[in-house]
Amino acid sequence: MSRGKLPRPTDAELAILRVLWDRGARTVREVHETLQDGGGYTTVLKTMQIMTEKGLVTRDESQRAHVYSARLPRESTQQQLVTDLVDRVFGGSPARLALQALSTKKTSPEELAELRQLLDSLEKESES
Amino acid sequence: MSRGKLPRPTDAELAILRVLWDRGARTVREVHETLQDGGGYTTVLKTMQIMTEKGLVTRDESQRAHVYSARLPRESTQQQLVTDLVDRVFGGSPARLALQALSTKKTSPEELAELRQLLDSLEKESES
DNA sequence: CTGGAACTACGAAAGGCTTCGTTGACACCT
DNA sequence: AGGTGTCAACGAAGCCTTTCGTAGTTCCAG
Repeated sequence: MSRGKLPRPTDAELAILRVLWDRGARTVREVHETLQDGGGYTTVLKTMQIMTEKGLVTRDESQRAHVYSARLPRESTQQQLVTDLVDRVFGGSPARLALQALSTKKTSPEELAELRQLLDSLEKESES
Repeated sequence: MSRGKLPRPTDAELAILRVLWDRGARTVREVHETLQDGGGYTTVLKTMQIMTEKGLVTRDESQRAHVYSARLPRESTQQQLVTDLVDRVFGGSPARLALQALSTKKTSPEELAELRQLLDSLEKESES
């Protein structure tokens, strides 16, 4: 069951994954304390147990307080969710999603530059 | 209940909305026939009734076969979902999402040009 | 008028998510 | 040894989503 594709994380699961990504491996108590709105301790615990079953996280049980880690790096999950959204709502066109995303809020000059760079390399590719 | 923010559509609801956006106002039967994998007729009907309660769609009951329309245009819902994803997984940065989206699949030269144009106008704005 | 087709409405079942109370284990302190 | 605090495990409840069977209505053809 550790093989195969991981399910799309739910909202509560995503909140926990964010903590794990931001701070690295953590115990339930630490995650619970970081999440101000994550519900009670046992709620977080239960969710993390389910996430373990699903393979979304792994845990080290060698200590009394089990230490959990995200199984996939943040980028993989972002990729999964983006692909998902593109397929479900943007007719399979990542560019449409990108356009929609950018036309919303303001973006820093640094990010704009980064995007331009990516755009350049993509255009270069398509020329080849 | 028609006021206030609409809930994020579920996957099944999104499939139905796509039909309504693509083809315009439709009866349950028409939606059901368009969706090859949408389950039985009553499944689609039930879902659309729930969507009506939620305000995701409106219906015209003047005919025997009620005619349903998406309440919000496609773009609004795309916007909602993009904002949602940006907040939940991209730390509030639309540009990060855009980068992730573009680095995945290939994008047509036309779309690249469109993106470049948007980028230009965004940079012009930030200069002002 | 009667039967069947096309509909809507209703309700229930199954599964998933979220929440939490309770229990039991373990460790530490006194 | 007894008490306290920390922890995992379990189970159940409540809610939502998805699915579908059934019942009732309306319309039309014969």
